[in-house]
Amino acid sequence: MALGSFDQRVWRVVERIPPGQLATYGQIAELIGAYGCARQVGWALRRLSLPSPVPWHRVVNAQGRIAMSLSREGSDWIQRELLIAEGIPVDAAGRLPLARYRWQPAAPWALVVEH
DNA sequence: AGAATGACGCTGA
DNA sequence: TTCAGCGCCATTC
Repeated sequence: MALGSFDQRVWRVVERIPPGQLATYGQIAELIGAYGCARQVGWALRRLSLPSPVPWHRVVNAQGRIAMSLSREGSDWIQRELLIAEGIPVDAAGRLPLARYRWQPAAPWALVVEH
């Protein structure tokens, strides 16, 4: 489809997150005009085949923690490693200083427009 | 079709 | 601060 599937819209926005910065699932949902669909953003990222060019690891939950889940088969720990590699301190429980590395797109409205 | 299931988020205890 | 409960909604059973 012309506007792209939900998954593609999610990935497209996530690709805009600069290295070393963080966004939340709910934030991504809002940016693609799907307020309240944070869970679906999680589903979209889960469908990525790893490794992926999409910086999915820069998306965490609103509580500033990496979403740990058995169903992720270790990708949650990989996420922790990738973030640490980008200079973001993540403790053993997956908690990180979200407020300090929060991504704030200068022109959010431009993200949903096709180039 | 109906129920269960989350890579979520917010509120109140 | 941590935790349970609830609303949310596409996907999966």
